[in-house]
Amino acid sequence: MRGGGRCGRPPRVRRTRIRVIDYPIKGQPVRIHVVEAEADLIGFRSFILANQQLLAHDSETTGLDWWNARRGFRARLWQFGNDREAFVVPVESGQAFEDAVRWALKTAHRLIAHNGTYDLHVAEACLGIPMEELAPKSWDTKLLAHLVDPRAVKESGPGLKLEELTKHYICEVVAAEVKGSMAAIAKELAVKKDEVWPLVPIDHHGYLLYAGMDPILAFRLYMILKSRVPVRSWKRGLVSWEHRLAHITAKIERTGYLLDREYAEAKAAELARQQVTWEEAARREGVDNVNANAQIITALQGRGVKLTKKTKKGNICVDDEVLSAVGIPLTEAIIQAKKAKKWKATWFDRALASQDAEGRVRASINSCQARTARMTISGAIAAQTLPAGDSYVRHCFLAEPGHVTVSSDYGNMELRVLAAFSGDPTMIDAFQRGLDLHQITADAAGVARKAGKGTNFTVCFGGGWRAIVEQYGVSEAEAKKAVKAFWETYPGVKRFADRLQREARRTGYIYTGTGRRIPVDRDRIYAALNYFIQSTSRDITARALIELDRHGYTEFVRLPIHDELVFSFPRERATELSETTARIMEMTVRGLLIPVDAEIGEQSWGSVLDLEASKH
DNA sequence: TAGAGAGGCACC
DNA sequence: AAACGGTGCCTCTCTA
Repeated sequence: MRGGGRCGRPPRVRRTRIRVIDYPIKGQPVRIHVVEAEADLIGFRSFILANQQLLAHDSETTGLDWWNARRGFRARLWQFGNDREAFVVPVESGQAFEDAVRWALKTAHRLIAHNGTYDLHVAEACLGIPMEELAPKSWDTKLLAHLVDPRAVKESGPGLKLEELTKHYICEVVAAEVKGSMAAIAKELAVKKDEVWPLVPIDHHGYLLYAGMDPILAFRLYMILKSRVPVRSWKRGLVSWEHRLAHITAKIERTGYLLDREYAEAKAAELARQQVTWEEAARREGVDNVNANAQIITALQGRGVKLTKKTKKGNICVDDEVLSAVGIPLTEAIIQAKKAKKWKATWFDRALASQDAEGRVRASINSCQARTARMTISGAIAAQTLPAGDSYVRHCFLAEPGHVTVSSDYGNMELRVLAAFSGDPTMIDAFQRGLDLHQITADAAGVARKAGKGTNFTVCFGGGWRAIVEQYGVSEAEAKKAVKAFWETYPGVKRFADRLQREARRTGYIYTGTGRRIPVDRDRIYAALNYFIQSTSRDITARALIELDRHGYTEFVRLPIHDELVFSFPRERATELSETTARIMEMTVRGLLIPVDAEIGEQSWGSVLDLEASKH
């Protein structure tokens, strides 16, 4: 017993020095200060004050489900740093640490974080700091990285994750070691990597190193990336625009979407029954596992079925098309069993598993993800891939009691963007007079409307006659005629596509109207036109979100899905609000309107489709 | 046992 | 001259 502390007070541990972890980046040492006792906060506060102009930060949490703050989710560490020094604060260890972090976040004039919207969710859920307070002063290195180069690692780009960017822009060794440190801890604790976050001891060296390096790396990335963001992106205001958008989609995430649990459970059970029935049928026909292609191939070849279609890698293909064509009880059983299993797992089980205490589920909205900056929506609601044809899945999602779902989508967005930016008079005229563009293309080629429609879309995708044959089931001759006619009928589009390809070939990039630079691969120059169309369309939807936010309508937005926004409006104001918001969403591009049509449904998202279907 | 690759399928 | 663009998720299989 030291200090004679037997007088009702805990023994005083006198610390003269804060714990530090030194680590080299390319031979240059950086220092991580580990706050363990309240006395260590003195040094922390001095550091924050000395660096308040610009501070990088990050949080370590028990998981990724920030919406479950009342169900066990919590922040464990919060880290702040500059390019060579960081402080790690154990927020889970007591009020004093939490208060210090709250003060630091409020005191900083500028905050840098990688994928910072996540930390804003955590700051709000765990520290009670409204997202709106921190968002305006936050820089996100993920957004900057996207503006510099949006390509994923598998596309030979730098990637967008902190570890990938560290490897590409800072140091390969550091990236590997920092990433490896958490994997090593998982191994040490004998748990899966995803399970390590709530379990790792708060004073674990590897954990503290991992945590402390994050703000240092984010700070360095910020310094590197901001000078590499294209001048045009700065000039057009794209950088701050993307940050505003990210905060709006974070607000949409925060709102979440009400899940009809009863319905979802009923459908999951229904699909489970179907799955069992069809799997049994497949088993009777000799296939134990309907997802094992090797088994399917053996079974079919054993029955003398010739399988000729090949996969991309040259293996035997047994996809839906092949199985349907075979058309025997076995293939029918496989198709149905696979479908029931996949639908149950992907849509219903996933949504049910992530419902929170208020009955809501949250999509994870990545506001700026694809090469073209298209958003991606993943997690509990894979909104972009919900079956479009029927309302089976969409009935899961409900407007609030007393509200109705409204779906507002842009009409012919991509083709109108093409018409407007190419300036092609025939195409613009067709849209302005409400003519049938698909029929115009078809008539010019002397082919069926289906071939004309297929050609219009496929050309936007950078495709040729083969793709039209594949996807629209028209003859080779018709497809070839239609493609030829397309370029002759819309010479403005031809000039526009050629100009983009020249730019791409010369510089490796194209620029869009918002000042975004998109890399185009040398061996896929033809993709330039599609990149322009897709990215510009994305920016029009993004602009709509920003304008709606400016007018105070974000609280009604449930999801953005490419060319569509889903709203929940109070029933008695639905007509008025859907009209107002549709007019805000609409945009006139170079004299051509991109129109918006609002469909008012009942309470569920699915009801919008049902009402629409009953009209026709 | 995790991760990666591949196949397949849901969409705009 | 022609060239199908962009995603996420589930499952199986092989490898380290």
